[in-house]
Amino acid sequence: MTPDRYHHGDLPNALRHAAADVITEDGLGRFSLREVARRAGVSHTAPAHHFGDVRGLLTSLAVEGFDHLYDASSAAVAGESDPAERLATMGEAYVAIATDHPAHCQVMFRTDVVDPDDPALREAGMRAHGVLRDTVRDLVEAEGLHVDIDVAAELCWATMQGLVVLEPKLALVDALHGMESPPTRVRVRRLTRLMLDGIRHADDRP
Amino acid sequence: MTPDRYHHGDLPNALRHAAADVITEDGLGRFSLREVARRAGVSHTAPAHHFGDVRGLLTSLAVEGFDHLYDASSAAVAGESDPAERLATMGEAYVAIATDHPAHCQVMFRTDVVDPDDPALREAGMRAHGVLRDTVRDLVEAEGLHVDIDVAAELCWATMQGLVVLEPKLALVDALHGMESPPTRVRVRRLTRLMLDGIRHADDRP
DNA sequence: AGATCAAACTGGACAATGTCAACATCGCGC
DNA sequence: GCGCGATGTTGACATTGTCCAGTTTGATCT
Repeated sequence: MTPDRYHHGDLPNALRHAAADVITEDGLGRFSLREVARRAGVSHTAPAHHFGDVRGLLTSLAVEGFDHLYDASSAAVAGESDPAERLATMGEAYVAIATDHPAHCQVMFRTDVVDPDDPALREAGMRAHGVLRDTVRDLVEAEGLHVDIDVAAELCWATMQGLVVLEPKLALVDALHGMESPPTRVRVRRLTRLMLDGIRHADDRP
Repeated sequence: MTPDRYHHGDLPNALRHAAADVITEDGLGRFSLREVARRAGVSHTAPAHHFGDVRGLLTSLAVEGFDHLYDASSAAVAGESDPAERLATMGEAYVAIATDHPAHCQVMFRTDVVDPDDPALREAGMRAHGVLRDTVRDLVEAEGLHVDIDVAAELCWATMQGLVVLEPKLALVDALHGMESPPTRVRVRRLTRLMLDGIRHADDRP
């Protein structure tokens, strides 16, 4: 890519990309702004001109992550017509995002390394959440259920997010129980099924 | 507590305590080993003699967190006889732990700042998980359900963990929708109800 | 076209951090 | 008593994030 010019051309993107690589390889704990700059081939102060400080860069990365999530969710929904199946595919997409873009996902839900008041971040998050909410609403209306849409969406989101966070622990538990861990896709399917059963039977309680 | 002696007496605990304070106040992103040592009133290299490096200290904190979780879960279970109610109370305890000991919880599930192979950490984690698994098993047996116990436990754990992680985002979503956020306890109850419905109706599928 | 000027980037400085090595002090067992 | 390991300290070093003053670049205006 157009080597050693003084002006990089698209440094912000290059920096985000490098940052994601660093986080993926070394973890957020060992994250270093200078290392990012080094990988992008610029001086150690160049990032400041685009993102202010390290928090700015990570916030920008989080925004990109929510955009990815929005795109993946939308695509998943578009590919299915049955509302329940839509929800399941969205769940798979959610977890796929987490494994395909681990760095973004680590940042997206870490309020301490990000500026939670950033307007772009808020907006990107809301857009992504909107897809989930709409899908849940479609399901509830199509099947005539009597659940609060927001509560049901909360369940879906929390479960998938929990699955993402707990994956390593779950694998460990399986290992120590002498069982081999199923692929993540299977976990998603199993949990989605249970969740759906819960959402569907929420109205007929004792 | 017994001021300025050369030997502190119980420095490991003091360091863990200070570390938890630092994380709670400044977040894991701004965590500093030297600041911890400063608060404990010892030199900046004292922690190394007990924990090796910063990762060792945080790992120790994670172990303590899982012990707290085990204690709280056990207490919650002991106070209830109905299996379903046990599960609900455990959920509340789980989230309460997260709000009462935020620093511990941040560390417990961050594989990058902790040594995941630490035997003490593994064992503490398994002990805590055992309480959940037992409770779910009791429920399944008492009500004669046909769910895989591990899958059901996975759902419970993932949902509660997701709730903990997403709390800030959920509050934000509520705010931007013009609704006021319910207390966390209410969230826990709502989700537990839905989960329970799912677990109970898992067998009768189309 | 040539001058101008803000945006993009560099390099050096500074305080703060994690870890290492060498040294000091306590207290327990012989 | 007295040694010796566990516990703490001081000093050093490379690395980090951010500030500041300068350089280079390319677009805009006349």
